[in-house]
Amino acid sequence: MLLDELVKTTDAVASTRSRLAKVDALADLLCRLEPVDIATAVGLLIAKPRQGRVGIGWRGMTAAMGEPAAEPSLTVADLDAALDRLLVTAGAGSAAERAAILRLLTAAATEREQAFIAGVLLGELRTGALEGVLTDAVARAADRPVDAVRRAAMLSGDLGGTALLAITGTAAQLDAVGLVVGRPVQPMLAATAASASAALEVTGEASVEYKLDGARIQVHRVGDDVRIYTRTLAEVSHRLPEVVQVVRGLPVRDVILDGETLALDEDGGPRPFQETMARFGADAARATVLHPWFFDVLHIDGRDLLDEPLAARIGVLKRIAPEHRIPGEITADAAVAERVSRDALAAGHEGVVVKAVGSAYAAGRRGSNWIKVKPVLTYDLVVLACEWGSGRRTGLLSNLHLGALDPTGDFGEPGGYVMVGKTFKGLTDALLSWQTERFQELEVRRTAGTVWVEPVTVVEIAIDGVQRSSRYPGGIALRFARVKRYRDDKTAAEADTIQTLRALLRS
DNA sequence: TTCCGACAGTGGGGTCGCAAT
DNA sequence: ATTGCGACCCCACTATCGGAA
Repeated sequence: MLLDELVKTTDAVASTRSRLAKVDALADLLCRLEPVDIATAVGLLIAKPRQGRVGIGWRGMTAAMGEPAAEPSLTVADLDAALDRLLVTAGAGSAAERAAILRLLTAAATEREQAFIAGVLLGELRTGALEGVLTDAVARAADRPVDAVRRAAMLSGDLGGTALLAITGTAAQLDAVGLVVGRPVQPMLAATAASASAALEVTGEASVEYKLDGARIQVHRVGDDVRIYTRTLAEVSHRLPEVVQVVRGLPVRDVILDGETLALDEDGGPRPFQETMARFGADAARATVLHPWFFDVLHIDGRDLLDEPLAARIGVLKRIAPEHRIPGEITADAAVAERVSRDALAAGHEGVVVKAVGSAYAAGRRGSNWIKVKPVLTYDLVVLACEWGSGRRTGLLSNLHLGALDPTGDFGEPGGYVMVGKTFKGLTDALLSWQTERFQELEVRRTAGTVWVEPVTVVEIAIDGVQRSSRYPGGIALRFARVKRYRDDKTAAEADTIQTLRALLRS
C-alpha cells in the first residue's frame, strides 16, 4: 500500500476529536491493508515502529529534511525498509551513511509524508490516536471483541502482531494468545491517591506494600535462561548479572516475576534514584550492585497466575522468594495501612502501593486495583520566566521557570532568586489563559521561546522531592514539580529559600 | 441525564553511550 | 577531554469522549 494512504488517514484522524470517528477511519484503513503491511502500518500509526527507535531525533531529522517530492510514490514497505536500514546502522559510526538513507527517504516523500515520517521517527504523531484508539480500530476491523484484542496485545506486548492475527486469523487463534515465559507482557500500572487510608477505601482489603524508588523489572526464567525487561519491555538482562544470579537461585524451573530493582547502602536503605539509574543505564560493570525486590508472580512452572487473586500470587511469592519479596502487609484496617506507609517512609522509601487482595493481574491497565501513595511537599516559589507552549498550548505561555529565594546570596545576589526547575503541570485552561496575559505584562525581555518576567509572582508548587543537579546553579532540581495555585497573598520576598530546598537533599 | 473510566497530550530531570569537535 | 544528541529510566496532571449507571 502507498504510504500516502496512511497519511491521508492520519490527517482524517487528527481532524476530528470524536474517538468513534477516529476508530472508523482507522478501521477502514486496516481493512484495506495487505496482510503483509498490517503489523508495520499499526506501528507507524501509533509512532512506535516495529524497529523501535532507530537513533534519529529532532536534530537528525531536520538536518536531513530536503525538498519534498511532488507526487506520492513511497509505499509502506519502502518506509519499513528504510527504518530497517537506519536500525542496523545505528551507533555504528556511520553518520554519513545514515544521513544519506534519511535524505533518500525524505526526498521521495511528499510534504505531508515528510511530516508523517518525522512524527514516526520522533515518536510523536499527535493525532489523538495511540494504542487505546488503535486497539478499538483493530477490533472493529477484525470484527472481534475489543477485550479479546486488548488481552492479546497486552500479553504479547505487540499490537501490530495482534492486529495481523485478529484480522487474518480466527477468533480461536486470537483467544489462544496467552502468557509465554520469555516474552514480556505489558506491566500492570497504578492509579494515585492522597493517603493510604483513602486508597484502602477504594480497594477494600489490600496488600499494602512499600513503593521503592528504582526501576521496574519483569523477569522471565526458563531453566537457567533468565531474561530481564524494563517497564517498556526493553531487554536489559546483560546489565543486571546480579539480578540474574538471584533469580537462578530461586527454587523454580520456570517463572515470571514483577518487581523493582535499586541500589542499597550499607545499612540496606535505598540509595538515591540517580545512583540506581547510573548503574541501570550502564553497559559495563560498576561497583554499585542492584538488588531485586519482587511484588508479583505471573507464572510458575507451567501454571499461569494472572487470573489468580493477588493474595494467592503473594502466597507463591512468599514461598519461592521470601528474601526478595517487597515488604508489605495484608490488611483491611486503615490504621494498619497508615502504619505500613509510615514505616516505608521511615526506611527511606517513596511510599506505598495499596493493592486489592482479590484482584487479578491486569496487564497494561492502570485501574483502581493498584493505588500508589506518596507524600507531597509544597513550596512557594517565584516565576522567573515562562515558555510558549506547543500543540494545544500553542500561543499560550505554558512552562514556568521556578526560582527559590536566596536571601544571603549564597548562589548569586543577596535577595535574588535561584532557578531550581520548570513545570507545565497542574495548569487549567483558565490558568493558562490568565498567566499568558499576566506574564506579558510583567515581561522584561524575550527570546524565541521564552518570556522573562519581573520576579514578583509567587506560585505554590507541589514536588516529590529534590535531586542533585549540574544544570541549575543551586545544585538541586525539583522532582516532579506541578502547580497547585498562584499565591496572590504572598510577595516574592516571602518565597521559600534555596537553603530550605537544599536541606531536602540530606533528609 | 449525570457520572466516571480510559486515553491522549503536554511536557519535567537525570543517566548512559556514542560521535563530533 | 568536552559537548551534543538520542534513548530511556522515573513521572503528574487536565481535558475530553463516550459508555455505564
